[in-house]
Amino acid sequence: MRTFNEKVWEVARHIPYGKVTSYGRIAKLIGAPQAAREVGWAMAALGNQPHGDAVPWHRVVNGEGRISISNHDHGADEQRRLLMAEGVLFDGDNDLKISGFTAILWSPSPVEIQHLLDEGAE
DNA sequence: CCCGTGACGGGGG
DNA sequence: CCCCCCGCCACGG
Repeated sequence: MRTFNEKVWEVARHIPYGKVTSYGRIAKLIGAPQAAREVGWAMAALGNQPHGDAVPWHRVVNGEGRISISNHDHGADEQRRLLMAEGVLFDGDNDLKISGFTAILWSPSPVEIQHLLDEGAE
């Protein structure tokens, strides 16, 4: 629990099934409110991580509740598929905007986050 | 060292 | 709904 990326992954690892959050919200949770873009970079770097599959990257979307990953390699479709499998609904069949986004937002208590970052639970 | 590039976000038009 | 601009910051050329 030290580097920026490790903090991002540790927090993201705890997003509950069926819930979602945004890059910006994670940035704020780890005390780097201006680093939303870097959170996205951290998610992209998961592929090269040993236990990267333990992090539910698909539950992280942009602040408007819209999938913002590029779809040139069907990444967006994959994220949409994974979310729908958890009961997350979208505005339309071919839409990347989650319907009822604010209602399924993950809102961890500050205490919980503090604990995660301090203890570095694994 | 400068510069382009984003899985971002907020503000305006 | 769309588009643009700007601040942000790590990475790669």
